[in-house]
Amino acid sequence: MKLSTKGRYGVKAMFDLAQHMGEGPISLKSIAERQGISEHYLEQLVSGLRKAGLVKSVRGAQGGYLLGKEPDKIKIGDIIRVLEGPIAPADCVSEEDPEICSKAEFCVTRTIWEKVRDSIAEVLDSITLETMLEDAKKIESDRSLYMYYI
Amino acid sequence: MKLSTKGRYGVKAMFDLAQHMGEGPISLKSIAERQGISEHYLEQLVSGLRKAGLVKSVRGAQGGYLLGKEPDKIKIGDIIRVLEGPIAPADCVSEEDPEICSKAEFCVTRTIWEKVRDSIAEVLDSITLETMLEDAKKIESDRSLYMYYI
DNA sequence: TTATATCTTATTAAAATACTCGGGATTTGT
DNA sequence: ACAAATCCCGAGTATTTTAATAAGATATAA
Repeated sequence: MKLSTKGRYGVKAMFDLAQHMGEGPISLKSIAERQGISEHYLEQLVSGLRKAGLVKSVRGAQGGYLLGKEPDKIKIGDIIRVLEGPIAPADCVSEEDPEICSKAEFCVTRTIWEKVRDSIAEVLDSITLETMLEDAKKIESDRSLYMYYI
Repeated sequence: MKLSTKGRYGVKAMFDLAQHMGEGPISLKSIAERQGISEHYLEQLVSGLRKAGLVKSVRGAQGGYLLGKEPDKIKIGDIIRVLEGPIAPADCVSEEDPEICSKAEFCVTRTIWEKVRDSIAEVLDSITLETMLEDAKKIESDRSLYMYYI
């Protein structure tokens, strides 16, 4: 029940791009540095995100990446699905072509994994990069308020 | 975001025990056969469940396993935690001694993994073996009703 | 005492994970 | 034209995890 670094790094990188919107293309190098991720490894992840249209690339010097859509159109679930595959606590309840099991009709454990799957999907699809930007703003203002009182 | 066979087999085995309550000790061999699991492998899993008090063992011939508590006292979350460890989509939000990260205070992605963790825990802790037995009964009666109409 | 079980530890094959490396293609600034 | 920056792509690899398998010790009912 753990996300791999793919999903976690991917969300971090996408959020980084969201935070630097309007500054032109952002290089992987700068993202990797800020987020503490291997640049080469990040390259592989971003390649998938680009093919899925979640980011756009600009090649050449001063090139980099931009969000492929508005932040409120990019759900965390979209990012996770690209990088980790369909949400599926068990293969028999995968969001995409679940593995058919002959006992599926009367399998009680299966209904549990369905509930887990749906609850994960609901959380991940309820949060967008926009939501995260708002959260970050709130945390920032809470912090400065706190500093003020010291 | 996938459960390993440990968690899945474990839940199946525990449910099997629940379904055979009152029949005395149930051997691993019979559980393994019914559920299509390697007996030796199941042995390892059940060993953990026993240490956690979720099952009781009876050694010797005609021995086997019994539920360690009433089915309504055994949550699926308990089984999963024993076999797969604390629920933790990321190490920094593990239910048990989360890995401290210096950026935790203002980390926005962290709050996402917290929400995912809580939503998974909520589902798994809302289902008990008793719930599953009721579900199974319902599925069975639905099936026979359906058969009746053919 | 024998057959049936649980218990325990060690080993292992295969897969997944998390990188690393090397080189090619494209664009910008000099 | 050229160098530097950057994306792009495929292959290789070390480590860890998964899912068993194996072998033998211990306990008990019949």
